[in-house]
Amino acid sequence: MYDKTISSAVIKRLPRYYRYLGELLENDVVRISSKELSEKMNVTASQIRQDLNNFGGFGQQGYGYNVEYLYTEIGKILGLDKKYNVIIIGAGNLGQALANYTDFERRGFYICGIFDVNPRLIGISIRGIEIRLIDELEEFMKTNTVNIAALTIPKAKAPQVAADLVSLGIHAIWNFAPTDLNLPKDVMVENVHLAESLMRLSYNLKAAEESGESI
Amino acid sequence: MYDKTISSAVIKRLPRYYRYLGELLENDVVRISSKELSEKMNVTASQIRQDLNNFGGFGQQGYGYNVEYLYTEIGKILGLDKKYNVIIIGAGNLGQALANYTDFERRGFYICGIFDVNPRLIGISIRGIEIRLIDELEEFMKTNTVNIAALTIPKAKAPQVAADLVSLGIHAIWNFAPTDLNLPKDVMVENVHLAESLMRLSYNLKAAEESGESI
DNA sequence: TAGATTGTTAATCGATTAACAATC
DNA sequence: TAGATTGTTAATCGATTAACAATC
Repeated sequence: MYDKTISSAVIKRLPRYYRYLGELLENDVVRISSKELSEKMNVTASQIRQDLNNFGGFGQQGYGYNVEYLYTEIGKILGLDKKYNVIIIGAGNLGQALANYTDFERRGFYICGIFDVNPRLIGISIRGIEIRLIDELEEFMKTNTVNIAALTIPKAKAPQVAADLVSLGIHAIWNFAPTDLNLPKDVMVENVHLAESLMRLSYNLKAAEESGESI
Repeated sequence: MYDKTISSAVIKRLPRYYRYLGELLENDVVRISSKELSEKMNVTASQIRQDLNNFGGFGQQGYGYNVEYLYTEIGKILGLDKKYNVIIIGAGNLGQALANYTDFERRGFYICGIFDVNPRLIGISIRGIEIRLIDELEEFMKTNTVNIAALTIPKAKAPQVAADLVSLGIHAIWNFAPTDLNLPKDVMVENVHLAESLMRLSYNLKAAEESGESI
């Protein structure tokens, strides 16, 4: 099947469409036009139509979009019609917080393993999932299907652990370590760099204060 | 002082420059050219020079950039030469994980308060910071300087709590709740939408699998 | 000085917005 | 049918890359 590559600008917006449509669905809204949605979301109607038409024609002239249908279709585009087994590497505060976050399951992401180097954490269970020693990872990967690995370990260890995961067959890494991972191009990496996010906030806070002063 | 507005594309890249320069500094690298840096970071040298020149000329022809100087200057641009007092609203797993994350202090972000609605959490201390009942927030805000509020509460409560924070004088919100906050434009909001990040990963995983099949 | 590399202008590329014919 | 709204092409805008004169 031929897929023209979709720009990452479009991909970044898809989950937000999905969220708004989910809320409309909860509120029993049956149909919505690109114009109405654009007003709710603070984007242009043109952009919504352009974005959607990268994937097909989901609307109907004169009517708009059926909310439930569009929600389902965007879900499929995002791969949310599948189940994913997720392991968490690093059972520190953040790793445990992710493991405790039940909302991911609603979207099809199931935590099936948590690993750490610290022997003291071994045996502790989070929502029924026992923390295992990292040494058991290889054996675990052989006997379980794992689709995604969340990396919540210190920066210094991240590149090596990521490379190990790839050699064990992982193709998707959700990286919380504050470093870039250079992996083969068939391995997808999604970064969550909290420190960088906080720096953008402080930049904007500072910039807003300065522009406020000058006027 | 007149500041032309810097595009958000540039702002997004600044923390990454800062990170790479910090690493160079740790490795005692004294100078670097835009070309060398571009190779390390996988961006064009042109983009680096364009980005930096939004803020001033930090380099020297024929020499390149002094690593320590550029690191410091980007830090200033990002507002990292200041100290920020941060409160965390929501002492669940994620809120506690943020409170435990000591690395933020290194950049000047100090957690000074943690609040929750759950009375059972009251009195628990995280790194010496006691969790307080949300009812105490107003009084706390009157007697303390707070620059940033991290919002780690459920989606349903986020808009109201955010509005309350703004009325108490907060101008910067680090929003982890999976919802958009519509606040006055002098209030800066930086979103961290983990579920959306995970959806982008599953999109890319799926897209990579499909393109792999077709070839 | 000669070589290197910046700062900056110009060219290109891609993404967003506008417009409108198609059509439900 | 008439009105509404899509899907899609064309126009605009902004961001990225290339080129090069300035200069250390």
